[in-house]
Amino acid sequence: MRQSHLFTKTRKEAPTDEVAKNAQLLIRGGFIHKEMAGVYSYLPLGLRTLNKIETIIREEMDAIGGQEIKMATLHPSEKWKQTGGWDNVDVLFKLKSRTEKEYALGQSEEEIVTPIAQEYATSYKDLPVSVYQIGQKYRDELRAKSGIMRGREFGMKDMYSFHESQEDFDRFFSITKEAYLRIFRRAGLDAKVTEASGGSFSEKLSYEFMVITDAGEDDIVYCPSCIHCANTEVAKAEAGGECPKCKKGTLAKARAAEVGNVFDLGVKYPKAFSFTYKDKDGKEQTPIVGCYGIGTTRLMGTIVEVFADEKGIVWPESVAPFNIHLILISSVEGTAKAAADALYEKFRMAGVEVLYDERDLRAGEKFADADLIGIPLRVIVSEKTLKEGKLEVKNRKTGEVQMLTETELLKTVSATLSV
RNA sequence: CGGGGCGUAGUGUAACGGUAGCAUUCAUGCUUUGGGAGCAUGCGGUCCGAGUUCAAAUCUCGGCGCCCCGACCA
Repeated sequence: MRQSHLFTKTRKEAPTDEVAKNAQLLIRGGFIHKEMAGVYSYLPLGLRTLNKIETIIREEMDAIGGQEIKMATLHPSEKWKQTGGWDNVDVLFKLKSRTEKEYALGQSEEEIVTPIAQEYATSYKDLPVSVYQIGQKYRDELRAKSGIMRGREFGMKDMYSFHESQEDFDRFFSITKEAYLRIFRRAGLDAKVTEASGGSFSEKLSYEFMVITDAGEDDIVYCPSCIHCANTEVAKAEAGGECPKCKKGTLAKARAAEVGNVFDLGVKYPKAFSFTYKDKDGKEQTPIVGCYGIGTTRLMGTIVEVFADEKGIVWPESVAPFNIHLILISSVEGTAKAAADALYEKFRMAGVEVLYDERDLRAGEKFADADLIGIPLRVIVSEKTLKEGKLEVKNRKTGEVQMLTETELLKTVSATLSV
């Protein structure tokens, strides 16, 4: 992508109505646009990053047998009334049509997925089964806050699984937990797992996945030596004590963001919809249901919060909108431009995602933009580098600068990409 | 939803009740070219509605919107 064609531009200052670091940087970098409190549009750079996050999630969900679907987000009120959610879920957006018919906007999809599963999972032979989707969710938050960390419309991956027995559910539950940890690791984050209550709708087991950041909304007690942590709302052990899991670390306290959660929903939803399947003996049985969520846009905000420095965003390679930011430092003679154009084509041929800054701007402005946008590797082509016969390659995260030949650079890049 | 703060150009900021100014962005031209350049010219604004007043960005009331703390948070 040539930067002169990029739909967005950067800006020096963030709007004063944004205090959250993630929203300030993402708006300044042109990743997102604020529509209203708690609602953001995703622009080319932001969407590229969000897509990468979704791809990681999709790969890991597929790997454990999840099947992707896309459910309606406009829901008939009847289904919510059938589970009691219409009156009890206070974040549910409710709306009315011209003909006074009532609808809900999806804030979670148990009410939709359960009747669908009921149609197809009619026999024990159809179980276990798990389906997931990635899409928009709507919650009527009394107060949206923290930029894209807690919005009224946001992106979420939600998966639902159906099982014959508690044992089978437990097996899948722990497989999913491991997949979740892989997802967060691949996204560059060090996530911890907490055991927490099931919330308002389930007394059964649940886990929350926490990433330490001041931008979070939860307080946790965690162990530096393992992934154990506990929400202070329910923590039995206190900070300063020994870790009850690994017995090695001394528990510490921190602010954290909940980037994912998994719940044992039991039989609540199948019961509400009279969903049964036939077991081996032809008897009707009620399946056990689990649900598994990851806030995709919140994850993106968390990554910004965790890695950003005073100059701007620092994306981990795996979720960066581009692999390389190629920067041409313009010159009077113009030979650098030809070299940079050629390099840009070479990268494209090699399948490397490049943002090519060929704009006719001064070096300082281009560098500042590059720092703000946060692409992992910066490659500079100028008369100066051409004279040396090398390219200047700067690492956004470490600031380290290397002078490489074109061949060396392509090798470095393909090595990074294959990870 | 309770409490607090704030609404002036795309963005950031000034203006005692009396000519809405500055910076930046944007447009045009010239000069510049390795860390957000310089000069010149130009476009662009008081959230909405009432009220007080000779006169309202400024004071009063109402509405709407935004932010923060709390509560809430599948």
